[in-house]
Amino acid sequence: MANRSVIEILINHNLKITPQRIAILEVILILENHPDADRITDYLRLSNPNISLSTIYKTLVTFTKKGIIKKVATAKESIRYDVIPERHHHLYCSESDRIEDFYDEDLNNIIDEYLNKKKIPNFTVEDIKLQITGKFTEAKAGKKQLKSKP
Amino acid sequence: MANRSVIEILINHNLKITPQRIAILEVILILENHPDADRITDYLRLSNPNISLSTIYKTLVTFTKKGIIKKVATAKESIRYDVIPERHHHLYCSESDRIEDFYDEDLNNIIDEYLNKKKIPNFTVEDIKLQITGKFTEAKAGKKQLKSKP
DNA sequence: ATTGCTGCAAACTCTTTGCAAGTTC
DNA sequence: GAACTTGCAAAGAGTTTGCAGCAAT
Repeated sequence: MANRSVIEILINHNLKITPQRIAILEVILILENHPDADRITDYLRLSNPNISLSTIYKTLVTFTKKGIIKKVATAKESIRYDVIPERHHHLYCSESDRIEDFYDEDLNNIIDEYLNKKKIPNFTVEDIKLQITGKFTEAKAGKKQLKSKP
Repeated sequence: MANRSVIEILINHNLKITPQRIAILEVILILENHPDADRITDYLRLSNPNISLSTIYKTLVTFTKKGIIKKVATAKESIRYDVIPERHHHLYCSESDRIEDFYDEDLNNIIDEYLNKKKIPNFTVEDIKLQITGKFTEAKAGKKQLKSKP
């Protein structure tokens, strides 16, 4: 996972290629454990001592707006960032016995983040599936999918 | 869940009873959605306009140290607090077909927190179960069950 | 050449701390 | 009365912004 073409990513998101952006994105890809701005800065400055803190913050904002990275939750520390994954799991409805795919990258990130940080003793995690039980509140018999409101 | 005796909680944790602590703890119990210090302050000042911000922060620190409340994760906002719950769900092992109870209040908090904040469209959540698939790395044939409980 | 990026400094937000005055047991 | 708690003001950490100069297309 570590080295897809960083430049390609930048190009695909219509961002100008600058040494700072390349360096920052590389570091985020290398530091897989959801680094915060501080960790990114430290690592970055090993190879790139003159980069500015505000450039790093601005770049993180830019990457976030472009959808390259995403803020993820953290209990005690500062806001962290991670490369956006492409994954999904399932949503289960008990009333109608219906199962729907449930895409929620934020939730994935939060759970991953958590389980990366706090390992389960004597257990190697291979996959994680969240089963959310509840009731659909939309029209259920028809084909039509109305946006029903809260 | 809203009004167990706040004073009793304070006494049980060897804290002196002050109007500020009572008010703060009541507000945390009322605001179930993991309020942050800011939200606590706003709500608090409706009834208690003169309470100091630093008192609120100090009190939150005190409550956290005493185990009355706990910091929970948040994606974009500041640190939030919640009353510590007593709940669990299940851990599933696919290799041995073994299922174990999996206690993890932090994880509960994180998922609750998330789903409280971002509702699922047209769906009312009733229960949430996390199924973690993987392999046990402990001795596998034995009867022994390690408790991964705090 | 144009548009966008970097970096400095300063501002802002959230949280923590020192200390004097006040409160609880 | 002793010990703890409150609240002010000020400091700290993390993040954001304005702007002038610079770099990428």
